[in-house]
Parts: sequence; C-alpha cells; structure tokens
Amino acid sequence: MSLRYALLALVRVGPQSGYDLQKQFAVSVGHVWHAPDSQIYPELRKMEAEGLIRGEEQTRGERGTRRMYHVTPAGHRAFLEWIASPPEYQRVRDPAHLRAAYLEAATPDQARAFLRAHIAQWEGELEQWEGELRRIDAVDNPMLLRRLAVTADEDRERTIAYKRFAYEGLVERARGEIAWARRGLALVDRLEGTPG
Amino acid sequence: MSLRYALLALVRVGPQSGYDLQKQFAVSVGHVWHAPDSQIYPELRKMEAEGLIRGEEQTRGERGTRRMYHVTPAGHRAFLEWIASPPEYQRVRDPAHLRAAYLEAATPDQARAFLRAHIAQWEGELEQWEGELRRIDAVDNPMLLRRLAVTADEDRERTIAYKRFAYEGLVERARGEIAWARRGLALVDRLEGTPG
DNA sequence: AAGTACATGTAAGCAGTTACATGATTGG
DNA sequence: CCAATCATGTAACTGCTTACATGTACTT
Repeated sequence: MSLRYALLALVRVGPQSGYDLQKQFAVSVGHVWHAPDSQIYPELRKMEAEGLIRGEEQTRGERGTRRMYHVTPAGHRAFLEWIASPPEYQRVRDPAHLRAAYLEAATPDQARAFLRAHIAQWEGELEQWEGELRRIDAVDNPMLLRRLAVTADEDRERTIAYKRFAYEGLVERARGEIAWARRGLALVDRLEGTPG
Repeated sequence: MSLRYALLALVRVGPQSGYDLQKQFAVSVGHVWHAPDSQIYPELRKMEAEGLIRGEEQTRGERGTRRMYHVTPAGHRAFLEWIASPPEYQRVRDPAHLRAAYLEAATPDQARAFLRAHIAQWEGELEQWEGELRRIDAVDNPMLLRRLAVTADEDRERTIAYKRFAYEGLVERARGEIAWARRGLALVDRLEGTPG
C-alpha cells in the first residue's frame, strides 16, 4: 500500500514516464521499497484513474509513444495526507529468525550455511544503502538533485537530513543483522565444535 | 511460505488440534511469525492433503469434535529439508524508512508523531520478545517444555541456545529501531527548533 | 545488422488481511 | 443460565510474484 506513495514521491519532483519511474525504483526508492515494472505500470494507470496523477501521451520517433505523468493537486494532497497519517505496521513475519529458532534440527554445516547466507544477504543490502548514503553526502543522486532543484533553499538542509536519517537507519539494521549472524557462527562453533 | 514450517515445528513436539496451534501462534512462534486462524485451519487441511500431517477426528463431549494432527514421516522430512534449504529473502519493502526519507514534507509535529509511533510500535515488540527470552531462560515456556520433553538430554542445551539466539536477534533489532527513532526526534528538534 | 535501451503491459497464482459465520462445551 | 473458551471454518479482497508478451528507437 506504500507503492503509490513511493511513486507520488518520485513524480512530485517533475514529469516522468512509467519507464523513468521503473528505473528510479531500481536505483533510489527501490533501496527502500522494491517494485517490479509489472506492478508499476498498472499502478500508474490506477492512480491516473483516481486522479492522483495525469498522463500525457508523447510521440517518440516515428511510431513510438510514451506516457509522461505529472502529479495533480489531488495527488499532492494525498501524499501529504500519507505523510501525516499514523504509520501502519505489518505483523511480524521473519523467516530468518523463525529458522534460527530451530537450528538445533540442522547439522552444524547446515547451520553455518544458513548464517553465512544471512550475512551475505545483509552485506549486499548494506552495500546498497552505504552507496546511497555516499551519494546523498556527495549530493550526487540524480533523484535527490531533481528534488533539490524544486526545493526552496531553506528546505534543502531538511530534505538532505531526512534522506540521510532514513538510510542511516537501514545501514544500522544491516550491521545489526550481520553482527547477529556472526555471533551465531561463534555459537555453532561452541555448541558443535569447531570444524576442520 | 514459512507458515507450514512454523506449523510443522509445533506439531513435531506432539499431536495438536488446529485450535491448539492457533493458540500457540498467539504466544510463541507468533512472536516471530504471525498467522490468523483464518489462515491456519485451511493450511492444516492443505498440509494433510499433501501428506505432511495426519488428522484424526476426536469426539469432545456429546456432539463436539476436534481434529488432532500429528506429523507424518514425510512431514518430518519436509521440515528437515526446509531447515537445510538456502533461506529466501523478500525484496526490501520498508514503509517506515520510506516515510522517514520524506519527512521534510511533514510538519515538525507530524514528524514527531511518526517517530513516536515508531518507538511505541517497537517497544511493544521488544516487550514481547524480552518476555519470551525470560521464559526461555526460566525454561518456563509451555511449548519449549514440550519440545524438551521429546529431546534427548545432549540436545537440550542446543535447543535452548538456538531459541535464545533467535530472540536475542529480535530484541536487538527492536532496540536498534527505537534508538534510530529517538535520534530522529533529536534531529527534528535540531532542524525545526524545539517545541514549546 | 545486431544489440542495448526504451516503452508498456497481461495473466495466473499465492500469501495474507479483514470480516463474517456458526455452533459446542465448560465453569461459575 | 450466561460468559468464556473451545472449535472450525468461508468469502472477498489486496498486494505481490513470476512468467510471459510485444514492439520501437538508438547506437555501434
């Protein structure tokens, strides 16, 4: 249910095609909220039908077209209402910790493989998020630049600070997961004897 | 997709009715993997159809019945295969951090309300998980006791240690989220001026 | 001429949510 | 007798996944 607000956040900085948005998802918001194109294009159509955005067909070359979307006043309002609304939390559903709770049923090697996969997973996420943090600090992120271009000078600091804040939280979470899994590896060694 | 394995983990300690399992979800595994009864009962039927568990209808009072499920050899194998299989990770989709990245669009009070809600949410989870940790340490959790009753002595330490490990990870995550949101509150004060 | 990037979807299916529905048994 | 708990679901809907489908335009 956050997909449309992630899309609104992107369209708010200026007109974009579905393809543009899909690409942005792969590099910026997508680091916080993943969405495949098979979800983005239909959602844009729905948002247009609900009046949050308006699309205008543009020609491209001889026969090609693309649909450029821009946010409507209703869309702008919807975004601000979302920002102001009480956050919704999903019920906890954590496959990694569920499995960790039953590692006694695994062989030592299986336990280690699981923990190493957990570390690899979160190191991958960590890399993405740290990269994003560096791009924020270097004011180098294309989306952030477009955002700042339509932002009053006195709001620039806030805009950057909150982006930083969000990604710092993700980075810390990743570091926490990695530290936990490393402690798990030490635990396996202690309980089952070191390998080799 | 982990629901059936959470259910298998519970049924593995001994025969249970759908109602029993649903209650266990509310107090033990449910702290890691939530599932409503409207999902549990149909899933049990599916698992029975696939031969992972077998249910036997019992009479209860004059006209009442209940269906007691026990794990089959195939179910036992499926559980061990799950434990040994490479973990699946969902693509990142984090509504709280998504919203945090756009807090510059909120008023200071809205930003604070969001961060306080985040703290309240994770303090609630933290309380559950710390309670579970205390019950593990006191060897006081009814499910853990049933588990240990069917566990060889030399595996008791491992069984307890991995449960502890799992819940420690959750506790740390909750603490991390709370610390992050508190830093967010300080950031709002710095950027927007302290209230009052 | 071929490959990459641009551009936009549909269709089937699964997991989970929310709301509703019903009845039996047990304990006070 | 009444309330709590035992007991088991169905139905409609939403969000997301996976796989498939198709064609244009630009660059080398």
